[in-house]
Amino acid sequence: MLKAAKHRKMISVMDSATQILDIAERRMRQTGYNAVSYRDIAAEMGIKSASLHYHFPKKEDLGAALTQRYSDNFAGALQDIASRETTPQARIKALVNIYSTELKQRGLVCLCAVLGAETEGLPDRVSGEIKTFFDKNIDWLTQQYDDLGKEAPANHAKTTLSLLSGAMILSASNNDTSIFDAAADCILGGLA
Amino acid sequence: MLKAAKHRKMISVMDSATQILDIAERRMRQTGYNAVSYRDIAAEMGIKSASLHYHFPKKEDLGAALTQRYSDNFAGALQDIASRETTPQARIKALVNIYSTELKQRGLVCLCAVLGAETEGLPDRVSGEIKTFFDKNIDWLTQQYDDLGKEAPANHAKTTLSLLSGAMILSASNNDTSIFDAAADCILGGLA
DNA sequence: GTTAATCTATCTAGTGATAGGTAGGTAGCA
DNA sequence: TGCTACCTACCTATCACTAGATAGATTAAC
Repeated sequence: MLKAAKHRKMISVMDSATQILDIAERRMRQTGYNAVSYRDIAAEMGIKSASLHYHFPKKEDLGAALTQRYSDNFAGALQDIASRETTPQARIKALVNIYSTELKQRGLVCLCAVLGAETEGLPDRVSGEIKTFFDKNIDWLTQQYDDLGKEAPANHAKTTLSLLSGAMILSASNNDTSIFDAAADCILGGLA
Repeated sequence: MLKAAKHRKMISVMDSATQILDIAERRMRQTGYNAVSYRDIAAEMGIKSASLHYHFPKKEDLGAALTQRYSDNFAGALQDIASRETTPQARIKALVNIYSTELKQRGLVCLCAVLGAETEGLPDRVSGEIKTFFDKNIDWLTQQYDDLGKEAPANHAKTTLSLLSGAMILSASNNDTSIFDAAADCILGGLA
């Protein structure tokens, strides 16, 4: 095999671990942590469930890797927004847009909003990652509301993240995106 | 046994079905539907798991009865509020107070907010009840915001319910009631 | 350059634990 | 006698998880 072909394979064929995480993420965002099994994931990949344990020995490892990846990706997105958009209004709008796109184009709720609802039934490593996710988001939003000159920017941040999370859950559950739209309008209207 | 004693027993000793529902409700509000098992509930009651099937033949029956009872109780509470409080402001405040008390005194999130997050993994009868719950709450809130003279009262209602649901989940997950307080302040501040 | 050793990613085949659920029996009460 | 609310004892399916084997790719030794 040529070097170019080898290289192409290395970047074009999706890594198994990544594929596992992708499938697990989609399923957990639909049904929560406990409803997702190694067998289901393996069946979707066309391999045996035992093989999943090679990549993620315990389900807890999969859950922790998943929430960590999600949280890291999101932190990256927040950084991108901050460097791309110059005003706090535009930045908050961009954040709302991320959630909106995920919900409307993929029918998916934020992973941490879903898992946050069942926190007390999750392994500590997983619930810890979820906490961190929320904290990072609140910090970022607090900075934006502070830049906007709002009083009590942290409270605005907590409210905005709560509203987005709740609206995603209700929209998905009631299969009615007008719920999310109303929430988004409320957040964006408050910036005017 | 005297008639009075019999009567006392009938009203003082808790009905098993009710006790099952109480335990299941508390556990599901902490960990979601799939993390709760018949064995756990039975162990807490001090009976055998097989006996639970006498009261609720299938888990789906338990889930449906639970969400139905929760939804009915809530509808009753909304009616009580409407008859007790005379202004829409006071009514909305009373609703917020129900959630606040549950969260702070019992550490519990709204059952339907939790189950709503895992909707796609639930039996249809259960997810249907959750939808109904959200619809009833949005209708009630829409009426209040309409009475307040707000434009687009339905949007206000959707936003308020989303915010309350999300704030409960984030507060419980982060073990930080200041998140719920910020949300409550936002809702109550909007009534001024 | 061939061979040997090692690594990767999967397999088969199984474990014990637990899930929801069933059949049939029984004590106490109306 | 029949009903209620439990019991014992069990079932089957599925859960997360493990051990050990193997084919194929990669790396190191000669």
